[in-house]
Amino acid sequence: MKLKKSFFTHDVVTEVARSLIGKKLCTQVNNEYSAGIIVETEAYSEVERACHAFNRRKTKRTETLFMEGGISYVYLCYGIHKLFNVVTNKSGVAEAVLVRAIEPVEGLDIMMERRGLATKDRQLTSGPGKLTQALGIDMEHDKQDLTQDTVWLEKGLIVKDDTIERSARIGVRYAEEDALLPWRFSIKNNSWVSSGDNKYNFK
DNA sequence: ATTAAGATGCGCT
DNA sequence: GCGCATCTTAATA
Repeated sequence: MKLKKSFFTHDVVTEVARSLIGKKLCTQVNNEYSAGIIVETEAYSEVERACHAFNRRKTKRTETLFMEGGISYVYLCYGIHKLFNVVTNKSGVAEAVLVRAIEPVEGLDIMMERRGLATKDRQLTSGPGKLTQALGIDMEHDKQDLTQDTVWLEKGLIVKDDTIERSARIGVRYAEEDALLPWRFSIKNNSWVSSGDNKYNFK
């Protein structure tokens, strides 16, 4: 059962990031279905420096973030990787949740094919650039309505608070003091969570 | 017009 | 653990 619009328009982005843990992210691309359980997310908001739309900065790229919650924000990172975000809050407020890792549950074969891998280990989806490749998410999926049937979210599993870990976000050292915000959510001891390589976090 | 840097991943050591 | 690929975006001139 797909998540409704009201799930996404909630006005506290960290709460949506928490709620997305355990939800199922599904795609139907080129007639191939694949899906995974979200195990790691990060919240981003116009009020802090790690966000592309910090200080309400409006550009061609960030216009997606200012739209009403319930659509995707896909952008190219380091010229190579496509990162998938869920836009939240009402129109005019730039906030989103980055999906950093999933645990594959359906369409494992097509995921392996898209990733060019011969194994079903954590290499498949344990990182923000990996899961988009595995699910077939591309730039053309920017601004997509997540309540429709190309990229969408489903109910998934209940994940208790005491099994969720909060930590600083990955790769945002340029954000100065905002790099310290505990806006990263992940399932404790889940092997599909990204490596947690914090080398660029505090410096 | 030019340029610096980035919400990463991979391969090599 | 380290270096690099790769290219768009946005700031500066």
